[in-house]
Amino acid sequence: MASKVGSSPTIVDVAEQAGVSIKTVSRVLNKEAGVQDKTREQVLKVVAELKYRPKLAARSMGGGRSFLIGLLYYDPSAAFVGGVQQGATLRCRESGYHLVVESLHNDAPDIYNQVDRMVSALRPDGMILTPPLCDNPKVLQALRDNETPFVLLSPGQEPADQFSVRMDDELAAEEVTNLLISLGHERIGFIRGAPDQAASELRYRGFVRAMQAHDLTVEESLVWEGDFTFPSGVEGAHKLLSRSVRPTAVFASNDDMALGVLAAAQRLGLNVPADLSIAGFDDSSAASLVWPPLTTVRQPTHEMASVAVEMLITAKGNDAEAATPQSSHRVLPHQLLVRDSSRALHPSAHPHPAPKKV
Amino acid sequence: MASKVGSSPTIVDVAEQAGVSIKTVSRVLNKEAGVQDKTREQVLKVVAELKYRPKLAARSMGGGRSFLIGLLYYDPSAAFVGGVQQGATLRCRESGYHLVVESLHNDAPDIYNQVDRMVSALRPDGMILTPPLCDNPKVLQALRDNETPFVLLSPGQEPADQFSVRMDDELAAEEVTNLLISLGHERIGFIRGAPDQAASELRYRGFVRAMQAHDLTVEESLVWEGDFTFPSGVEGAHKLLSRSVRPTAVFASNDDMALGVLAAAQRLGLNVPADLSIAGFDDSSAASLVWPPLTTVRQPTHEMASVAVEMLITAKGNDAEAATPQSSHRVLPHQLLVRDSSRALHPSAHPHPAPKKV
DNA sequence: CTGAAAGCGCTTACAG
DNA sequence: CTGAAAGCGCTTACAG
Repeated sequence: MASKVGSSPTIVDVAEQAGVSIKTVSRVLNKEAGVQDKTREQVLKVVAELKYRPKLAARSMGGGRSFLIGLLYYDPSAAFVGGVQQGATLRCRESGYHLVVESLHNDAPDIYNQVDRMVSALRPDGMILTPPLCDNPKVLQALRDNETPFVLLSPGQEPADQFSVRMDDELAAEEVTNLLISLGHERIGFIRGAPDQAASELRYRGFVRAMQAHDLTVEESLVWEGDFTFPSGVEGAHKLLSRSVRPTAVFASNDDMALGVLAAAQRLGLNVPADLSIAGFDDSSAASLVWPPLTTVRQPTHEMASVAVEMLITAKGNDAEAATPQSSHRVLPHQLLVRDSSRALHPSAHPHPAPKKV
Repeated sequence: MASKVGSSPTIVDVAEQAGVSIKTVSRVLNKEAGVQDKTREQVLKVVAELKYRPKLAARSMGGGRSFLIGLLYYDPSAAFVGGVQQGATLRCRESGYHLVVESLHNDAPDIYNQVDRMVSALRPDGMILTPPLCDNPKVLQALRDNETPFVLLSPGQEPADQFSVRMDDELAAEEVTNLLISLGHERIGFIRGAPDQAASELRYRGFVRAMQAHDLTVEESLVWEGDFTFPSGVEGAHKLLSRSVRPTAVFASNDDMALGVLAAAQRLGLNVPADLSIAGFDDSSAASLVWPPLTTVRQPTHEMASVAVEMLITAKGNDAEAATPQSSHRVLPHQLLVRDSSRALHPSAHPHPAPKKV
C-alpha cells in the first residue's frame, strides 16, 4: 500500500514497513549474528512482501565487494574454457556472485592496458585466468597493480604467493601412454602442444616417463611439435605416418590435434583403430562426436573453476581480518576415458585389459 | 605528490589537481559538449597522470546505467552460444560495457525466480537471450517485471514491441537443399531438430520448399525427428539408411546431428561422400575437424551479438529522452559453406557447379 | 540487541 | 562555459 509504484523498493522502504532501522535490515540480509529472532522474522516477512532485492551496485559502493568475478580467456572455442565457464557460473550463483567474461589475445602488445582498464573500472572481487594468459607476466602485473586477487588455472609456474588450481597433466599423459603400451604398442608417435603453453611440456614429460619405464625408446622422428590446432594435427600425422616404419599408435596432446590425426589417417585410407590407435586429451565435445570416439583424458574443468571461485570469495572475506598474504595450490583428479580409437595391436597376443568404457 | 598512496584516485582527486569542479571532470569524461578546449585538455592531462578510471559501481549508483549486459544461455557447448558470446564481449568492450553470463535450464520450474533474482540484483542495462530461452514466456515475463530491456536472438516469434536479431533459417535450409539437388540428389533424407526450438520448423520448411520447387516428393519415411544432439543423429541415420532404397544424401538440421550421421555411415562401412552426401547447419568447430569436412551453413553469430549489444546500449541511451516503446527486427546474412561431405551423385551426368570451397 | 550518522564515488537536475 | 548541492542505496565504524 505504502510502497511507491514504479520504482523497486529500497532498504529504506523495508525498514519503514518493518518498523526498524535500515541497519537492522542490513544485518538480517547479510546474516549477521545478533538480531532477535522476532525482529529477523518481521524483516524477512516485509522483504518477501515487497520482493525486496539489494542492488549489487549499492552494496558495492558501500562495502568493499563488487560480487563480480572475472574470467579471462584466450580461445573461447577451447573445450577447457567452456568447462571452466560453466563451472564458474554455477558456483557463482550459489553465492550471489556473477561471472563477467573477457577474451584477450595473449600476444597483444597492449595487453597490460587492456587488463588494467578492465579491472580498474569493473573492480571485480577476483579474476580467474586460463592458459596461456595465466602465464603472461603483463597480465599478472596489471592485476597486482590493481590489487585484484586472482587464481591461476593450470599455470606453468606456481609462485608461493599465489592461488592456483590444476590437474596433474604429466601423470595423465603417463597413464595414456601406459594404456597404449599395455595394448601392445611400442612405436608410439607423439604430437606436442603449443610451445608457449605449460601443459605441452608436462604432457610430453609424462609420455617420456612412461616410455622409459618400459624400456621403450622415444624416437625423435616420432615426435612432432604441433600447436593444439586441428591443422597441426593433420600435418603432424602426415609426417609421422610417412616414416618408413609407421607408428602403430599416436598420442596427441589434445583432442583437436587427435581429430586431425584421425582425419588424416582416414584420408590416407587407414582404418582406426585397426591400423592405427589414437589418443587425445581434453574430452572435448567433438571427441565423442566422431567415429571412432576418442580415447582421451577428462580434465576436471568444472571442479577447477568451482574451487577457484571459492578461493576468491573466501580470500575477499578474510581480507578484512588478516592481512596475511595467503596462497594455495590445489591439484584435482582427472579421468582416463578409454574409447574405441585405441585397440590392442595384436588382439590374440595382447588381450585387452577390459578398460572402462564411457 | 598530493595523491594518497594506496587507494586509487577518485574524481575528487582529479578535480583538485586540475583546479576544476568534479562536475567538469565528469563532463570531460562523458564527452559532454560545452567544455572549453583548454579546460578539457587540462583535465585529460591530470586523468592520464593519475591514471584515473571511473569506477563502474559509482557510475551505476549515480546515473541510471550499470554498464553491464547479460547473456542468458541454455547449452554452453553449442557453437551458436560460443559465437554469440565472443561477438558480444568484443562489442561490449568497444563501449566500456561488460558481459555477464548466466546459464539456465529452460525447463527449470523456478526459472522465473532464477531470472528475477539475477536481474533484480544485478540490474543489467540489457539482456541477450539465446534459443530456446528467448521463446520461454516465464523468462520474458521476469525481464519485463524488472523493466530490463532485452534482445531475442533467433526467436520463434517476433512480437511487435520487442527487439530481435536473427538470420533466415528457412532460406538457408532451402539453399542447402538446392545444393544437394543440383548435385543430382533426389532421395534426400532430412533430420529435424528439437521440437521446442523454433529453428527446427523453419529449417524443415526450407527443405520442403526446395524439394517441392523441384517437383521432388518429401517422403515421410525419409524425415526423422532428432533433438539437435549427436546421438539423435546417429539414431536418425540408422533409421534413414535402413530403408529399402537408401537416400543418397542426408541433410541434418545442425552439425552435431550431421556428425552423428557421418559417424553412423562410417561405422556401416559407407564412404562419405562417395556413397552418401551429408550436410549440416551451424559451422561448429567440429564441422571442419572431421573427414570429410561438413558442408554447412555459417550463422552470423558474431554479427548478431554485436547488433544486439548495440540495440541495448542505444535503447538505454534514448530511454531518458523518449518514452516511446521501441522495437526492431534485424535479419542478418548467412553463408553457405560447401565442403567435401557433399558430392555430385553421378559426376559425369551432373557436373559439379564449382561451389566456393572454404 | 539496535540505531543515527557518515561515507562510498559518481551523476543528475538546477543555478549562474 | 562552469559549479555547489543533493542524491543514488547500500555498508562501515561508532554509540548506547
